[in-house]
Amino acid sequence: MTDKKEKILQAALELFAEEGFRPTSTSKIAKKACVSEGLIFRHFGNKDGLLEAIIKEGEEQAKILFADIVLETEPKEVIRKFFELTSKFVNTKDREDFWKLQYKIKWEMEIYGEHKMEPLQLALTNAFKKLGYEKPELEAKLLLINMDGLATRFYLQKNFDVTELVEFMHNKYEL
Amino acid sequence: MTDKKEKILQAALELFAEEGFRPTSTSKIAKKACVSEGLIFRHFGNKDGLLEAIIKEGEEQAKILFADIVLETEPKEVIRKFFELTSKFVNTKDREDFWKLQYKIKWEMEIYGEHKMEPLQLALTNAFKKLGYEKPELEAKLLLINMDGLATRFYLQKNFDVTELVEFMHNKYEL
DNA sequence: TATATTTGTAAGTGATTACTCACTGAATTA
DNA sequence: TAATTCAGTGAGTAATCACTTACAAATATA
Repeated sequence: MTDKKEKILQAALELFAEEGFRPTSTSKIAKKACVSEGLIFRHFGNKDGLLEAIIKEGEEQAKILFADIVLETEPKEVIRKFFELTSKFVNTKDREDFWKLQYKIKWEMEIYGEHKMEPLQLALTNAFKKLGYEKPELEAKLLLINMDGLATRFYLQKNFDVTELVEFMHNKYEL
Repeated sequence: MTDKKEKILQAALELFAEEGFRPTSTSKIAKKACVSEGLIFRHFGNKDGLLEAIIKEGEEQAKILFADIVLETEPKEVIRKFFELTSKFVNTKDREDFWKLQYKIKWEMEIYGEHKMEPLQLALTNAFKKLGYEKPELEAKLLLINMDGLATRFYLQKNFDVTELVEFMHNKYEL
């Protein structure tokens, strides 16, 4: 991975997250990355290839984030860690851009990519089962849906307080 | 409102909801509506004007949908009607397109338009207060966030069963 | 009926789009 | 050292973008 290739990825991530995929032109990316426009196509073939590369890179990060939850065996800890993750959308500008991009892409391309969330959902289902909940699978689904809702607000509504609501949600489960 | 003007609005609504605002070209809209491209600009000034007109028209519909909930005084009925509304996203192709467009636009333009939901949130807060909930405002916020999450799934995930989850959520409130 | 306004069109406009191509200069390999 | 690959550029390409303009037909008004 050369220096300029990395700069392209970084610039594209930021621009895609800000303005969306299709509205971001390759010339703008090149300008931001301080490279010639042609280099983008040399490295990634076409604009779609660039997007793919970004998503692939970010998925590695996601797997690492999820691993901590999925490998946890104590059910209450699984749920606690899930809420911890939810409020960690925010952590670094880089990660924030990536997750924002994920949702932007979802709405722009209309694909949900549910398989990515499957291990997380299974871990939650299992945790709720262990805790004796009546409908553990639906409980897990509901939590993931909550996360989608929180993300919607966090990224789109100014001055939205995530922590307040995550805490409130967390307290609803007597742990 | 002439016949052709209405056809433009209808075609634009469908295309914007399908492909998003910026990616939908005015020429494509004209083709779908079977009018000349120039007519779009005659009636709506520019592309933004067309979007505004669509949103304005849809907001009238939304107000009517919300009114039934906001005017309800029985707290349990308020919550029941809210869940009823949530599962009614789906009703007609027209309405579905409009709500889908709302979310698409939100993500594309990055504005949440929270004021539109304010009367709904107030009605829910009031209902939870009457029912003796400890934190009625947060309860109301959570419900609205749930709705955002449900919408995300409903519009983006194939074969997603809304009713199942709405029912499950509804049952969590002992009404 | 004569005039003015509205509704509509076809053929443009310059700017921007994703992408290509011919070409360097540097590094790697034989 | 000679040949080949790799990273990078800058000036192109046709197509498409939102939008304009000049003009005709229909409609409303006097």
